[in-house]
Amino acid sequence: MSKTPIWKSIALRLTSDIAEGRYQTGDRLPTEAQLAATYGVNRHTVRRALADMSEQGLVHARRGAGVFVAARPTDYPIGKRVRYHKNISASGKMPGKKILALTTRAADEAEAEALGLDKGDPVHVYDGLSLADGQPVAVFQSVFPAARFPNLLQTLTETQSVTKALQASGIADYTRISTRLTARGATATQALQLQLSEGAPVLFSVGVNADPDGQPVEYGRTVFAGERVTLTLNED
Amino acid sequence: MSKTPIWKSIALRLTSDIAEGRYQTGDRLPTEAQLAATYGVNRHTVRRALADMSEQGLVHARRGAGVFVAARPTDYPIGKRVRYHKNISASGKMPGKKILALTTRAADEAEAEALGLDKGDPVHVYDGLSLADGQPVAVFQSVFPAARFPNLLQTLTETQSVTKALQASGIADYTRISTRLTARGATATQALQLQLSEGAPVLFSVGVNADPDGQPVEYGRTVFAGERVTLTLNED
DNA sequence: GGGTAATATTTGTCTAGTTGTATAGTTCAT
DNA sequence: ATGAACTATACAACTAGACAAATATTACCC
Repeated sequence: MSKTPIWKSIALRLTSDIAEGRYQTGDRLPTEAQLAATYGVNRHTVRRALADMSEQGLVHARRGAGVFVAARPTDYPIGKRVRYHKNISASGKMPGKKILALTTRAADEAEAEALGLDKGDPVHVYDGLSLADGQPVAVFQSVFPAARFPNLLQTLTETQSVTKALQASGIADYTRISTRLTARGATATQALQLQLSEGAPVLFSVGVNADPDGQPVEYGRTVFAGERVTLTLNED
Repeated sequence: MSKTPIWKSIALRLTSDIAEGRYQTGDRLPTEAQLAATYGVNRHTVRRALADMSEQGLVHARRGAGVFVAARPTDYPIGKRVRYHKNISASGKMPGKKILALTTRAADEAEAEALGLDKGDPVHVYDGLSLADGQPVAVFQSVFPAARFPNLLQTLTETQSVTKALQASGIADYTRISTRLTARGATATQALQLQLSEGAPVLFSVGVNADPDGQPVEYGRTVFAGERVTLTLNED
């Protein structure tokens, strides 16, 4: 009679629950064990249903935490790739941003050379996450010379904007003087932060921004989720 | 798919932070709570990473005080350098090149739009492989409007150079008018051509070149081996 | 200024719960 | 026979929260 497997009917049921708003985006679903009990099936059967929904981007599971309704249910393939064109010049102006950490530490060799410092000089570090429509698209780390911008971390906390924080420190404008790009596989932590699987292709960018006098003010490293971002380079 | 435990990935990251001097001997690391926040994990996961590093004698924790750098890692593998840095504008002018195929066929939709043609119009297609030191670095496909360059394939065969072939067709110079970049996983054929494993991260580039009048003359797609190439965007 | 108590931080430990993965076995349709 | 669907069990990896113990910071009194 029932040609459809149990797991599929469970997936359909949960999908309609989400569609009808019984579970809202960001909500945690009942645990796999609870779902298994309510539907009277084994936990693995529930897991297969959830795996199916996860592939469609409807839910997102975090080990130890639970299964959550995904932020964007837009998996429908039409126009999926075209929508996420982010200009590299706007990579500092993406819709949403989340501060992960603001610290001060010693500069490594690459940072020192890029910023015109000595290795070991103190630098401010801004670790953050770039979001678009609630989905993480990039993790970045911006490094600034601490000696030149003593109050940067405080203004960064207040303004949440690198541009404004630098303005408050007397930098009216700054421009990109160099960028290097390559493709890599996501590390486990990057994969977690970007909600990808380990080894998924990511775009790795290293760049330096300088003030109008050509003095470097920011050394930035960014990891873009390859499947969600396309960088466009324009000539103007 | 995440084969590496998260705590190990965090331990690796912190170890490299120490190895590269970002945290020096005697420095205090960020608190466990801060590290947990930056990596988006639970404090216990950070603790496991730190426990691993502590066993190796890299760090030393003092209850109530913090975690301090004890020593520098002795056997930390120095990050392998990517060998080829190429400017994006020169990506079509790389040293070694190998012609894989020269064909004429009908334009698909994307090609037609980029070149200002109608879908189905004839185009010349140059499939090639870029080499450096005998190693494949990129596979590319250049598409030219056949109506405008009737003899292009022949001159391409003779000169092996896109620039010279276009010059022979009356294009003294051409410039890049748009480029889009993203990271992807290598397909089976790309992996074979670039001597990578399937799914290895590759840098995918789509660009259009135009003559001085702004008329598009070439629509190019390039797939760079992520582990062998770094693209450089320079203002100088 | 200096010492001391109160408060806040920070690491250490414990318990409990949840998802990820592996192995093995049963049922059933084709 | 074979494979798909499902059950059963066990353990690893990670989260969550709470509290204790050691340390650092601050406030206050003399």
